[in-house]
Amino acid sequence: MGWNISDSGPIWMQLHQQLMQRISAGVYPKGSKLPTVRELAAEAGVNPNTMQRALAQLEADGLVVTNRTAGRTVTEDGEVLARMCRRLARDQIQTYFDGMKRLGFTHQQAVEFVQTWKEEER
Amino acid sequence: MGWNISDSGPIWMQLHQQLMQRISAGVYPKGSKLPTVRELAAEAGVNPNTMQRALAQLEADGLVVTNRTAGRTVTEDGEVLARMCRRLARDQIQTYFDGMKRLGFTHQQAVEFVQTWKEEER
DNA sequence: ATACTTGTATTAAGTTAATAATACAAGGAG
DNA sequence: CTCCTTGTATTATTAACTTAATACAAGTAT
Repeated sequence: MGWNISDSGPIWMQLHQQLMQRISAGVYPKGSKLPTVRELAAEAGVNPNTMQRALAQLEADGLVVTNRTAGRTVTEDGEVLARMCRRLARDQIQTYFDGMKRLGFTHQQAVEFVQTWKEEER
Repeated sequence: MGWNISDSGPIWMQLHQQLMQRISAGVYPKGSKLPTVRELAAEAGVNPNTMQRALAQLEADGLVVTNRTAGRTVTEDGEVLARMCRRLARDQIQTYFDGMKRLGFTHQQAVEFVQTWKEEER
């Protein structure tokens, strides 16, 4: 899964979000070393400053730790990781229900749509 | 349901999206008259120019028709309305599944989360 | 010790979006 | 006809974000 940058909002926030998703999905496992700022920036096609900002936020969240010259690693704190993971999932679900409600659908209808959804249907 | 403006992306796009949601939800029914640009702008707390841009897009979509001096009305074309409504719902569902997949969940898990979700759980 | 890697900070410039303040166009109401 | 409402267009200014180009700080390896 590559980087997905759109013009919807500050790029550093999108990067921050996608970094969390990668950690949640196990792309960067607990305790593992992250690529360097410059590598990540090149990979995502953004300025190092922008990636840095995203990483600084990740650190503020307590999700990664910075070892001055040895790069960054994902936290060893499983509880913090689990909490983030739950929060992201909860946000997805809540966003879905809110969105459907805005379109005039009931909670029940929203559930049914998901149940009957065929993958790869476009 | 009030206006929900965030710093995530161009405001006029957010307004455009939310206007579609309102039409879908029946806040502005088929053939009904919309508030004036200036009213909508005041209501949403944005500049009239910004609201105008959102409405111009709505018209380009064929969802509203403009009567030069008599304001704007929602289209009478039920087919166009239904198509938009379906598209918005499809986008919601697709976005949900994509998001959960990014977090490392399977399709099946995503379905189960929705089924067991309790409303008002925060 | 010296060079290299890595994170961090700074400053300037360029781009885009939003706002503000008007002005114009066109139809309806009195 | 004249005024009012409504949509539309223009121009300038402001603010935010991103990029660019460096420079610095602090460990590690040779």
